[in-house]
Amino acid sequence: MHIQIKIKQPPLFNFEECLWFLNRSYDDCMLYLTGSSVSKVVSIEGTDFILTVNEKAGFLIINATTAQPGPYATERIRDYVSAWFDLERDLSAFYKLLRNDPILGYMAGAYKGLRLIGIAELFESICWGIIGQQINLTFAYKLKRRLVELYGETIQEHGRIYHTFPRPETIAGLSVETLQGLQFSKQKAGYLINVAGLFTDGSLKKSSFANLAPEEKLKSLTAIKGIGVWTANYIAMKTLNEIGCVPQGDAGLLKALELHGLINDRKDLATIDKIFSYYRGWESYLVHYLWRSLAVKTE
DNA sequence: CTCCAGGGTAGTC
DNA sequence: GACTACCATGGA
Repeated sequence: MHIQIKIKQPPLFNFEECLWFLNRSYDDCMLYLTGSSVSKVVSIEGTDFILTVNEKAGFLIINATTAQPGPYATERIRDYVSAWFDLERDLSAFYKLLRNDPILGYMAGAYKGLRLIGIAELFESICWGIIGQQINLTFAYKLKRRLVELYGETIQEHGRIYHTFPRPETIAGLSVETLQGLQFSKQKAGYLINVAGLFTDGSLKKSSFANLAPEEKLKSLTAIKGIGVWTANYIAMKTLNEIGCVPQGDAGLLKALELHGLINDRKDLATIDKIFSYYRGWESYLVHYLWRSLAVKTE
């Protein structure tokens, strides 16, 4: 069964910039990227869809295949892609602030149309946040690949093998020693298994966050063992649709601020606060653009 | 060998 | 609340 959906691209959206961010130079086992498209498996209401997104004449073109589309498949896929690329947000206020920034203003041109790329699934997002703590991203993607290839499901289409992220039930049933064998640290292994258990017994789910205030979302997240301030903010901006987040202490963020000459000392919290206060309400976007600035285009 | 990487917890004062 | 020790492991 095949579905094609067209979405009109909003202002201040550039698909190529978004694709490039997804690619950077990292090896994400959940995505297939070509120069002009991205493909992945998405689970919607329990059914797996293979989505391929590309663009044509100002529209995003989504091609989806599945065995059994439900009655609202088209709408759900549209919602998914819309959330993935943050399509519904009007970025004009952020760009106004950005253009007036004497140091970072160039980003409004250089990265024009880059959107905050989301992670739809809360379980996947939390696991990725935990995996990424305190290790370099190259290694983090390796760990993720091992976990996904061993414990996720695989779907084949046109000779490609697609992976789904492991289900909480699967991770909950693993032992710390098993994950240590994949080179997860003892602590991370424990965090992941514990979080998987929270999803499995129903005490943690994305829908519980829907009506919470931003501070309440962060509070609920940091109450979970293994999730500190950094991880909670990362999850809030990538998965819970919050754009006022600052993953404090983030190594990449601090590096970007140093490279732009905005701070000289990584412990200079006052200066960092001052920078972010100018972007109040758009902190997540500033962070995203600063992360983007760390990746250099080689072509 | 050293320092760093998209940190977190637990203990102390 | 701020500071400290400790954890843990690949990459440059």
